[in-house]
Amino acid sequence: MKFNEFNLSAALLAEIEKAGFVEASPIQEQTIPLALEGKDVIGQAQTGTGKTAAFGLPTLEKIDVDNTVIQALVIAPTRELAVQSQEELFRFGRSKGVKVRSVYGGSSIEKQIKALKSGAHIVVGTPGRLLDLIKRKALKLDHIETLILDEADEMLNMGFLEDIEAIISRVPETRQTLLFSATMPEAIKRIGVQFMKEPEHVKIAAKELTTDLVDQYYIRVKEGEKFDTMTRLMDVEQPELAIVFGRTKRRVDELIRGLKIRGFRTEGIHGDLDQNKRLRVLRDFKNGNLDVLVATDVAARGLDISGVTHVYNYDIPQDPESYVHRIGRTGRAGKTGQSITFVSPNEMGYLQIIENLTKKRMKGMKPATAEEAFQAKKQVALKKIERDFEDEKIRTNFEKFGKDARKLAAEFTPEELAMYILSLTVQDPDSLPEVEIAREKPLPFKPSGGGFGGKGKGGRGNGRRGDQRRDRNRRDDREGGRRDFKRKSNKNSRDFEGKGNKRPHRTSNEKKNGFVIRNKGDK
DNA sequence: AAAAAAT
Repeated sequence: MKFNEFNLSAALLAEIEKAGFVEASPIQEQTIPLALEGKDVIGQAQTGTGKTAAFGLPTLEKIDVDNTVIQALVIAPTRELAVQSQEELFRFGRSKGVKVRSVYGGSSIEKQIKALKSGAHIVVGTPGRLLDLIKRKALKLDHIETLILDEADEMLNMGFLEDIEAIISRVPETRQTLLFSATMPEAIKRIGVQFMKEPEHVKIAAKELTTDLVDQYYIRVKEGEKFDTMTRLMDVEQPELAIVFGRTKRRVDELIRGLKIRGFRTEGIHGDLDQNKRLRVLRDFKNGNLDVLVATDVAARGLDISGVTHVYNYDIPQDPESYVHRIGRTGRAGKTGQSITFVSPNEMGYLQIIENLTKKRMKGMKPATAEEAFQAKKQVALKKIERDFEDEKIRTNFEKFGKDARKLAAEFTPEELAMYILSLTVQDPDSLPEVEIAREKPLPFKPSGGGFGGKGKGGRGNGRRGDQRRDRNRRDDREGGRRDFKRKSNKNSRDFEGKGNKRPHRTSNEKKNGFVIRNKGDK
């Protein structure tokens, strides 16, 4: 079904078209007509299926812009999600002139109060700040006609039930209520019974929790080797946009530091960072000013960042649900993605638990060697330099290195210049700066039970399947994971995890990079 | 045992 087949006004359709939306997603197709009729709807669908538009468009349709009172309220679990929904609602409602404000903790409440006073039709907020504003009488809910609970299961997990009940009790009962949730635990059903009127339950068959658009891999690696393993892989795969998930806030800080040392453009998001920083980082990541976003599970759910090609689970998520959400940050909007989960030997039971939930096997991936990573980086640098030559940017690059560009350009051929720059920009694996990542407490041992494999039969952690695993780790399993820089010969293919992959020691810079810089006259 | 969310 197409968007223009819905009974939506021209102003909204214009913005939908501008955004390039044509075909409605299943959840949109089912929810929008019901919501437009004024029915209460419980929408159950996995993230990334277009839930915001599903509740947003009917809500925007109903707004009377000439009446500057708050007519719709959206409650969201995290601050970033609140901002994201606000932006999307604003975008679609722009031509119509709908004012959408977001309110959340961690940033100036006065500013938010001022913004509300300057007029709002729709308010999107996180529970704590909404309640705060209500208590201060800065948020009037008595003209609310549509109430939306986004990611309801997540809000309940976070212990927001009481807050949500308190907020709902301030909203007129004549309202329409829309509730969205990826799962339908009892507590959510109770909310449906308690706070909604004969809700229509729209369930998008979540046969699969994860999409086949995401290639799921795991790498078995010792804790102490995780960081190098990951950065090597990143060097080899050259992700356009990657998210690295860590288990704790401290861990995220460590990873940011380490990745910066290794030359990645990276920043992070977690709950201890101030909110402006969090939003700035997210914006920079969306704009492409950062290549790698490091985050705790605060960023696991719902964030819609287009173009994320890789999700690295530096730490295996302890909550299997969280795995599903994390890897859902890629493989969005029809694009493919890849996820790599690093698993230490004593965590293999968790891998099993996750696979039991997703009903999918992760493919084993062989770690890249330092040499492969180095070669890959070299290729990339070379390409960049070739491009720079074409763009005549090479001169500026030289100046950055404090060289007399004109003089050098006169002395060297373009190819030689490229190689020279290469030796300055690509670091030999032997000379990579050491990075120490502080150890985290190991995850609590998860016993088998409740139908989960744990370390029991079928688990991959018990070593019985070692030979099979080795097979699975062979190159065929890695298709798509690597680009053109696959090793050329097979003779070392069993070297991973073992000795024998040490590069021979080299001394001079030129030799290290496999290039020798010569003057034009030489031969 | 961790993270998120009001100050």
